[in-house]
Amino acid sequence: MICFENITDLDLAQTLDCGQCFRWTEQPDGTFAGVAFGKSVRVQMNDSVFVIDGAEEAERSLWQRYFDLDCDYAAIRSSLSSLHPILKEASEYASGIRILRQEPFEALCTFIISQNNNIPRIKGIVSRLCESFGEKLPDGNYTFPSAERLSALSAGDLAPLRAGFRARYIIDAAKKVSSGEVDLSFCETADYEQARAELMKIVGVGVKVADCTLLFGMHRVDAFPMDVWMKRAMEQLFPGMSPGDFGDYAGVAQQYIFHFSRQHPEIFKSV
DNA sequence: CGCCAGGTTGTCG
DNA sequence: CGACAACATGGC
Repeated sequence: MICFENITDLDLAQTLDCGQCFRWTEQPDGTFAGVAFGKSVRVQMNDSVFVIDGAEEAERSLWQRYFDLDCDYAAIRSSLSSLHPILKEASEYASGIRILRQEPFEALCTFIISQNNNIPRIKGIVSRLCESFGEKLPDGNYTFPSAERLSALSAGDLAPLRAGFRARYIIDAAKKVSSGEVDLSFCETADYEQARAELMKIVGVGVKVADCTLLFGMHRVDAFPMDVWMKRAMEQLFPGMSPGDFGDYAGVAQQYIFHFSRQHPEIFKSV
């Protein structure tokens, strides 16, 4: 068990259920169970103490990084709030969200699956993907399968996942990542347009999936994924503004706005 | 039955 | 370039 004390700006329900990740599930006791880095853990907040059950002290820096605990989100919110009054409102509403540093290949695959899909079904497909092709851990949970493992499969092998037309996209991603044709490490450091183009070599990866992979899998917090919700939000709440107007932390702003919008759908009811 | 879901692709003008 | 249907699947 690992404890982090004096943690602020971390609401697990907001962070783990805001659509940035698909592998965490709330338990009956209010904790969240998930797997990352091949380790199965449970997390909870006790006042300002963040507890990771099932993790070992040697992994402290790993989880610190995963949950982005070194980042001063209050400062980011303060900066974003000055840009627009509605962004200030969204920031305060979603102030417990932190941008996770998920594993790049997992983020890539899960957001390929996300296209033209809804969150509950995305979670189901991802869960079946892990159960079918990941490694079983002692507690019965499964790791996310490696690109190498998936690259040996065909789209037909994924039929039990019920991923539909996305199956062949997953296989294409696995083949290109495992062969090195698509270099995920390069995407972490390359300039933005090059990183995007690298990911878009994969069939089924367009601008939005690439941006989600960069933001949630590589912590490129200047990325600003534009999905249907964000397009509506930009039109109705931030007319005249573009992603570039949100600065170096546009990705954090994006997630605040996304969560705020999803929780207030009545704002977008048609005239 | 039709529409939608954290889109992308191919096609047609 | 811009618009638009098709793509699998499941919930409502």
